[in-house]
Amino acid sequence: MKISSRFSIAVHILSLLAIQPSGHSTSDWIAGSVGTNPVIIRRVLGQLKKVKLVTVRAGSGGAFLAKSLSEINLLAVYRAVDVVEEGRLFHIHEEPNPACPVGANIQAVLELLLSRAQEAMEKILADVTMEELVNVLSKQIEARA
Amino acid sequence: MKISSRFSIAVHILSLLAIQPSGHSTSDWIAGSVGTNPVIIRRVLGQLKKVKLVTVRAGSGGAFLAKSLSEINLLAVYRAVDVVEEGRLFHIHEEPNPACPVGANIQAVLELLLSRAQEAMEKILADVTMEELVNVLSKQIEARA
DNA sequence: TCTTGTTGTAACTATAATGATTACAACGAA
DNA sequence: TTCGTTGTAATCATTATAGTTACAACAAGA
Repeated sequence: MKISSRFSIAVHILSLLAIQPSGHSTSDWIAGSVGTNPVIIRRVLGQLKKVKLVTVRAGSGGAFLAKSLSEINLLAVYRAVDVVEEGRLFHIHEEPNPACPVGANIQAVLELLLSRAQEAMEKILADVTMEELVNVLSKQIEARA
Repeated sequence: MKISSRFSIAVHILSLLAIQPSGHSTSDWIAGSVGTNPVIIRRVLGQLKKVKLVTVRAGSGGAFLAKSLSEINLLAVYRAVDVVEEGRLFHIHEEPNPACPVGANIQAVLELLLSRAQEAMEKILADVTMEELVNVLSKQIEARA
C-alpha cells in the first residue's frame, strides 16, 4: 500500500508554479517536468483548482498559484488530491462478530488508537507550508547547481 | 487508499489470544470472531509467527501468544503484516525530469519532509503496547456488558 | 494404526485503485 | 478563423486486497 503519487505530483506542480511564475505553465510543459502524461496533470490541476489553490486558464492555457506559498500547507494539498479518505487511513475490518466480546468492541478501540496515529501524521503535514518546502527545494537546487 | 485490514485483523487476533488464552483458538474459531475466512486468519497468523509474536500448533491446532502483551507494540504488529513497505508510505512519482531544476530535486525534498510525517505516525504505533490496547478493550467490554 | 480435525499453501476469482493513454468537444486569444 | 489548450470521458494494464476452494502434511487421541 502506498499513498497515491497524486500528492507528490501536486506538490511538484505547485513548486513549479512558484519557481517559474513567469513561464507559460501548460499541462504539457508541467508534464515534461513531472515525467508523466499531460492528462494526469490536468486532473490534478482540476483538484487543486476546486479548492482554489490554483487558477487555470482554459483556451489560452496556463496555470497560476491562487494563494501565496505561506498560505498553503501540505495537508491542504493532501486533502485536495483526495489520496486518503478523511479519517480513514487504516482500513479496519468491517464485520467482526457482535456476539463475541472482542468482536463487538475491537472496532471502537482501534478507531480510537489508530486515529491518533493518523492525526500525528497529518499534523506534520499541516505544519509544513509550501513556502518552507520551496525554500528547502531552492537551497537544494543551488547546492547542486 | 487505505492501509490493509490485515493490520486490524492481526490486532484482533492477538486480543483474542490474550483474552481467551484457555480456549482452543483454531483459525476457524478466530475467523468466526473476526468475520472472515479461516484462510485469511492462517495467512496473518503465519506472518505473526514469522516474527515470533505467536506460536501455532500444526495438526492438533490452536494459536498462542509467544510474548507477553507488554512486549508487543502496535508498530511490531504493523511491520509483521507488511501493510506498508518500510519508509514508503507515500508514493513519490518516480520519473521527474532531471533536466528541470525542480524535477531534479523534488524527490529528495519530498522524501525528507514526508518521511517525517510517516515517522510521526509510526511513533504513535510504537508507543502503544498490546497490553494497553487490551486494557482499553477490556474496559470497553465491561462498560457495555 | 487409523481416524479426525487442523495447519500451511497454492491456485483462482472478483473487486477496486492507480497511472497511462487516446480522443474530442469547448474554449480563448491572436 | 485558426490554433493551441483545457476539461473530461473512455479504455487499458497493472497491482493489491480480500475471499474462496482444494488438498497435502501433520499431530494426537481412539
